[in-house]
Amino acid sequence: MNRQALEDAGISPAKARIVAKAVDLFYEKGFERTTVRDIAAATGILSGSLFHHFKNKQEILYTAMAMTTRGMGERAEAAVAGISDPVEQLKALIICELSSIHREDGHAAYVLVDEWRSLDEASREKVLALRDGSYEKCWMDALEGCAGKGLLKSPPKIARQLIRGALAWTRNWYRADGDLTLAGLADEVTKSFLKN
Amino acid sequence: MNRQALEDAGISPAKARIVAKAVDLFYEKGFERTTVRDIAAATGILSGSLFHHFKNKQEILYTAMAMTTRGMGERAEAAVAGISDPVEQLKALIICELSSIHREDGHAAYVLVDEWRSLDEASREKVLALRDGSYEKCWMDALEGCAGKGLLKSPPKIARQLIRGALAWTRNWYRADGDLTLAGLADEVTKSFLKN
DNA sequence: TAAAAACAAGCAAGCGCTTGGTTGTCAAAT
DNA sequence: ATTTGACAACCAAGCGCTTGCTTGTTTTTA
Repeated sequence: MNRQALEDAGISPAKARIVAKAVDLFYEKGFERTTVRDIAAATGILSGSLFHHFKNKQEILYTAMAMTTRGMGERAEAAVAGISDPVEQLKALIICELSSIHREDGHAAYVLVDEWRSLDEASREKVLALRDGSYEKCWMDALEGCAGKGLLKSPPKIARQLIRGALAWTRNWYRADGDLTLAGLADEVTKSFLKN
Repeated sequence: MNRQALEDAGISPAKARIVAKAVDLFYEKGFERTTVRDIAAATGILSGSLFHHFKNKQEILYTAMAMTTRGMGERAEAAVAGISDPVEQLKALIICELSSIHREDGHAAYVLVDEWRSLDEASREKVLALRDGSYEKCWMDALEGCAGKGLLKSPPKIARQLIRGALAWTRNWYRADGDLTLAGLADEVTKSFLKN
């Protein structure tokens, strides 16, 4: 989790520190197995002090997810900015999504896909709305652009889900320090879903 | 979860009933959020009685995963039996995996991919070994067969992971009662990863 | 009639969270 | 220049509840 990005969003440094540590723990153990005492200890305070910053444990998760979503949306928009060819846009978005998952502080992206059940309905919808408004819009624009040129193998919506699944799963097997580079992996994915 | 399959594996009917109910709960709420009291209530007994059948809560999860893995391995082997063309084997395996996820009692397949963190190291390795010995072997044989004929876009290991991700994620968006049939979905996946 | 299955009751530990008070900081008031 | 007061951050202690699990007994099954 990028601490600077949190502070930019108007979140206090203290909150940012807590969320950053919490995300690491959620990544390792999952939300339920992570106790408020764990989070507090990782931050260097006592557990009760957490509730001065967040009204409950779930709000920590929500804050992490909302900020991550915002960050990914911004990076996606930046990635396609200035690119008009939809195929190139798609490639950029694939690399962007892979980067989000595999960058050093990429634990947040994983938490985002794996801890939905721990969020209450209302928060879930807020995060989803945030995502659909920016991040997913970039993807659908690019995919529909490809489809319009007859270059996409599957309908855009199906392609998006298949790609999303393939990319999300990379967290369970891909290691950036191995033989396959991130760009190489992105190529494998790209050529799978585009006609060639 | 298929109750009959459990009993066939030498597990008592009582145990089988408990595991079947537990899997449904794990699917809905996750392992951690499911209490032993929940499981007991769903089975129609009191919570303490569970521990007559299982030594602890985690053993319920392990039993579910081991049995599911065994069942999927058997179905995969049956699916490719008598098929010699690796491309047809691959198609059969894709349909097989999709069926495991989306059949009415397919909650177990989901639990299998999503609750690893709740299993201790030793149990995890046992289940993985079970999986690699039958289910994954079918997949790798088929994929290497395709690669040998030059029909596969990516190296077999990479292809397997990309396909696994794409298929596992279908649980989050694909609904069997919609426009897209399961066979249709399988086609979309197949044509993505094979040259054509 | 003996083994298996379930009950009834509850323990110890851990959980999220609350409370009341202490500290450090900094701007306004003296 | 010093005092004051307001505030955020945190500590110390622990409450009320839930958790997985145990124990001793009773019922059911074969």
